[in-house]
Parts: sequence; C-alpha cells; structure tokens
Amino acid sequence: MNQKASPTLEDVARAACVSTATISRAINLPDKVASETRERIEQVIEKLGYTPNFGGRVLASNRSNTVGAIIPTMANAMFASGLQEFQEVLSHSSYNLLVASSGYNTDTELQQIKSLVAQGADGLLLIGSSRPYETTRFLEMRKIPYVVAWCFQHNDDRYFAGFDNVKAANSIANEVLNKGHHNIAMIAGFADQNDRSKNRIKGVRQSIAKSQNAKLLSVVETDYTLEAGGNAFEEIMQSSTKPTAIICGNDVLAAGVIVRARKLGIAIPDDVSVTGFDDISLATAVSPALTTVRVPQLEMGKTAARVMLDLLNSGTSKSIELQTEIIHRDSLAALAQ
Amino acid sequence: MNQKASPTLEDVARAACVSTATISRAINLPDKVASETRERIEQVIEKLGYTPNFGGRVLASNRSNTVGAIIPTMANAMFASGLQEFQEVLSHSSYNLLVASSGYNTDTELQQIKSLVAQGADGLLLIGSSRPYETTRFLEMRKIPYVVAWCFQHNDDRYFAGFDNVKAANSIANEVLNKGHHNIAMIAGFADQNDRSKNRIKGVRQSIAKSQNAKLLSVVETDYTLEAGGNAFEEIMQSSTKPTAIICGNDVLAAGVIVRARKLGIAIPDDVSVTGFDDISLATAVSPALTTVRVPQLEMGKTAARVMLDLLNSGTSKSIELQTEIIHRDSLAALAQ
DNA sequence: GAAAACAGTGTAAGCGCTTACATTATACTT
DNA sequence: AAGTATAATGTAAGCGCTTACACTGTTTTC
Repeated sequence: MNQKASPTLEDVARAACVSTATISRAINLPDKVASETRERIEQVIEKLGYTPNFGGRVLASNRSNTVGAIIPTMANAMFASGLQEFQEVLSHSSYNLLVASSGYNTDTELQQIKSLVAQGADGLLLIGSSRPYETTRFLEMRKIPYVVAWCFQHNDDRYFAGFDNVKAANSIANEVLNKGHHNIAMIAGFADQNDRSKNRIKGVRQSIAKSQNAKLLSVVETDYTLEAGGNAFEEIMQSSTKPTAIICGNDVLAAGVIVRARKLGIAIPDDVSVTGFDDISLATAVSPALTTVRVPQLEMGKTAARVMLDLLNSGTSKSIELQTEIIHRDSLAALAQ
Repeated sequence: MNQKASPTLEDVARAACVSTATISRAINLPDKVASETRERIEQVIEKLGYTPNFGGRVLASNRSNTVGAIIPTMANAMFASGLQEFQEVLSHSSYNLLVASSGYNTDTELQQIKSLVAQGADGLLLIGSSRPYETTRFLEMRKIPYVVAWCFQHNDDRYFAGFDNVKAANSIANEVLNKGHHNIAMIAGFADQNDRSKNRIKGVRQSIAKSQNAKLLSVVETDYTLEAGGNAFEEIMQSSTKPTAIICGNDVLAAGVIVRARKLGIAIPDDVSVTGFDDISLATAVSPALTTVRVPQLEMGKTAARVMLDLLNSGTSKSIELQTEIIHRDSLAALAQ
C-alpha cells in the first residue's frame, strides 16, 4: 500500500515538530541541540527508519566522508593487509574506503585517481613516491589531500607513512655481506614504474659497492610472482659465475626461488643463500623459512590512516617514518669457507 | 588572483552557449546531442577543466555508480584476488568499489553494510549465504541489490556467483577416502558465523559417513591462520588414535599443518596426508605442495561483477554456479598398507 | 539591574546536477 | 502539401541536505 520512498529530513522535521535545521544539527552536531529535543528527534528517526541521503549530504556539505586508496595490487598480501588496517581505522572515524588498483602501471594509476576523485574522495592513499608529472599536476591542481605510503622521504612536503626502502635494502645487503658472501645476485620487481623496487635495488648496490671485495653479479627484474621468481633464479644459476647469495626484492620472489631450488635439487641455504623482503606470512610457510626484512605492514596501514585523518581534519599533518628490521630465519647462512 | 572554485555545469553551459541540459546530455547521453554541439562542448569542458560534481550528480540521479563489497578479510589471498578482479571488471563499466571487511563477524558485517548503503552504494557484494535475520531484513527493506559470492544455492531467489561448498568438500573427502584412509581428522575455520566453513565440514562428514569403514575422528575449528593450523595439528596428533589424513578447511590451515609437521619431524605425506582448500599461491609454496580443491577465485570475482552489473542495469540477473576441481600435488598419498 | 553573552531554534538560500516536459526545426509519409 | 514522426535543444522544477544569519529567551557579568 503505502509504498513510500525513504523518509527525508523534512519528514522527520514534521514528525518531530522542529525545523530541518535542528534535525540536521541533531545528527551532525548533537551538542548544539537540547538533549530533550535530541531524544525526541532520535525516536522519530528510529520510528521512521530515516537515514540521511548521501547525495544531498555531499552536495550541501561538499564532503563525502570517503577516502580512496590506489594500490598496485590486492593480490600481494603486503598491500592487502596494510589496506585492511587502513580501512579499519578509517571505519572507526566513519570514513569509507574506495579501493582501486593500478597493476603497477602509472597510466592506470592516474586513471584511477581521476575516477576516485570524480567519485568525491576527500583524500587519497597512494603507494610509492614517484609518479609522472601529469599525475602530480593533477593532484596539485585539484588540491587533493593525499598520503604516500610504503616509502619515506626526508625534506619533502608531501605526507608520508612509510619507511626508507634504500636504508632497508642496505640493511639486508649488509646482513648478507656480514655472512661472508662476495658473489651476490638480486632478483627484483620491475623498477621502471616502481620506486620501491628501484630504491631496493639502489640500496643493495650501495652496500655492495661499499664493501671491499663483494660484487653484485646481476640484477634480474621481473614480475612479483612465485613463478617469475623461480625463473629468474634458474636464469641466474645458469651463469658461469654463480652467486652464493641472492637478495630478493620481496618475499614472493624469494619464495619462488626456494620452491624452484627444491625442484632443481639446489640446497638452500647450503648451496645458495636467499633473502626476502616484507615479511608476509609466506615467509614462514616456505622451507627453509625466509630471512627477510620485516616491513610493519599493519602499523603502516594504521599510521597512514592516522595521517590521513589528521590531514582531513586539520588540513595538515606530519609524515611518519617507520622502521624495518631484519628477521633471521633459515634461508641465509654464512658462506662456507 | 582568480582563485575560482571548480567550474560547474552552468559555467560550461554559458561558455558553450547552450543550456545546462544539453551539457548534461552531452556527458551522459552523447547520442542525444548533435555531433557538432557535442564537440564544441567537449572543447569547453577541456578548456575549463570541468568535472561533474559527484554530490550533485548523485542527488539528482539517485545513483552513485558505486558498488560496495564486504568481505571477511583482505588478508586472505582468496578474497583479495577475487576482489581484485571484481574491481577491475566494475572499473571498466565505470563503477567504483567501496570495500569494507567484517572479520568473519556478522555484527560487524551488518554495521558495514549499513555504512556502505549510507554511503550510497548502488549494490553490494556479500560473501557467504547465511546471515542473521536482522541483516536480511535490512537488505530487504532497503531493497538493496546484492550478489552473494563464494557459495551457491539452488532454489534461492538471491543472486549467487559461487560454488557449492558441500559438493566441493565431498569431492576432496572422496579423494582422501579413495586413497584408502580410514582415520581422518579435519581442521576447519570457525563455523559459527561462517556458512562456507560449516558447509565444508558438512560435506566432509557426509562423504565419510557414506563410506563403509572410515571415520572422522575429530573436527577442530580454529582461526584461519598458519599458526592456528599448526596448533590444531599438534592437538590432533596428541590424541590416542591418530589420523592418517587431515582435511583442512582452507590452504592457510593446511600450510600451517605442513610447517608445523616439519618442525615436529612428522613426514607429510608419509606419516600423515594433508589436503587444502582454495588453491591460493601458498599451496604451491609449501613443501610438499598441497593437494587441494581449486576454487576459481579470479573467475568468481569476474562473474560476481557481471552478475552485479546485470542486476544494476536491468534490475534482475542470473545466479551462476562455478565448478571446483581437485588439484593433485604432493601432500596426499595413498595409505601405506 | 542593565548590558552582554550564550543556548536553542527557525528561516531560507543555495549546493550542482538530472530529467520530464515543452518547443522548435527538420525529415519522412501518403 | 498537409500531417506526422523525429531530432535537437531549452525551460525549470526539483533531488535532500547544510549552514549563514536571524531571532528569542535565559543566564552571566560587574
């Protein structure tokens, strides 16, 4: 019968015998309304099953209570779990999360940024620090507040919630060097459109260059998959001077190496040492378990959310640098003399 | 100087010497506008850097071009990769994706559903089929179009994009039975608020009950983590009659078993066989690699998106049942006589 | 006890867009 | 050639909300 559309503010106002302004206040600024009135309004809202219309709200207030996140891929647990935390924290401040993925491609990223901005995102979470001029310009022009995660840079006026990839790569490379390895190879993600990968390579190069007698035999760039990691490993092991240690750009690649090594009958770490990066749960699932760089994913997600909320509430915020840490497991051994 | 706010439809209309209606049509129904006019409008839009205001659009059209997804957790690659595909397909139809997670908790789920609906989601993706009456009622009352993924039910007027968990569990249990195992245990996710887990347990029970002489020694319910899987395994292996095969409710639990078994010096599959469920990449990373039930995650994400788009465009759609398949690897062996 | 401050509420003007309906010009019928 | 369909555009009425400003009555201040 009474197949009415959803009730509006006006319906509530009428039923509660106050103006729409008061209802709006009761919802958004409860302190500004007499408690008696507020209770009456709440009852009416309950009775009518009123919920604010999103469009009306966005149009009038020019805020959407939505944050967008554009990550390379959800398929990597690294990002997925960070995002999970990010979402949870936002949710507690009644923000909703729009998610899109770029597939490590900067064109797609720009396209998704535009899409989420068109969708009214109040702020954006972006992964990694380097992007084409066009993207940067778009963000500037539109004055979109955004926070950059998974990396950190000093003397930069953007808002970061991440860690220094170069430094982290230094630390794992030094670890490998300290174990006496001289012939080292690296398997990394494609660095072209990916500054995290680029910086991890840079960090490894730096550390090895500093050492007296060690050298980086090769750096293979590839997709972040188990399969690709395995392939890269095979390729490396076919070269004339074989490395005694392989530093991988992330845990997925390192796990790929471990799986493939078993298939090839190469013993890890006895024949070759392998290290990972990120410390996702995969690192403990493979055997031998990965010695890796622990990146505080959950904390990073949380921190990014806090920086975001700060930024949204006060228009400004503070970058936060997180620390990484070497996790010693079984895939890295001292070089047998 | 000229620090103007973003241009509006009216600005564009004025500059192009047409009415706002024509501009709106040029954007949303280009066919309805003379090509000459359309080009002129496009130029003006370009020049002014106009983009439609989201709130205005939502308010006037009562559609947000946003779809919400509420998944148990992004931390499981299972959901993350399905979601990834879901998002990509939607993105091609210029829908955006709001993501929230329930942590396998139905209260949280309802809360997130409400939140995403308040956020104007045109449709919802939900995981699993059973939910409290209150949730169902809310969805009904609000007439929210939603699709249910990761499961499938015949004779049900909801829209599914998934597979039959009971049947899939039957298939893996039969596989285990065919290998001659009689003493079987199961490690599953908490079934209380999780119908996928419930149905997987049910399927395993069914199949074992049907066999002549096999029995299900125990079913341990626990969290879907490596650690929890390992703990459950240890618990099971302390009982007086030990199983010769353990069927796990997902790959994470199975991987947990494998890791722990190595630590305990129990040989898989020689001492105990283990099976997984889902076939995420973790299944091939552990050693021995998991014999498991392959769930077509990517296809499921894509399919769910298509069902969703259908539903949104035409108000109706068709459930789609996907098939699972046993993947034979190395963690399940015939029982040594 | 008058002036000032404040708390609580109402009035009403938009926010920027879509779209039903009206209007005009043009192309097809017979 | 008149009548009818069709294409292209304009007019203008909202969509449901927020918020600046105005107003009233009560409390505080000295």
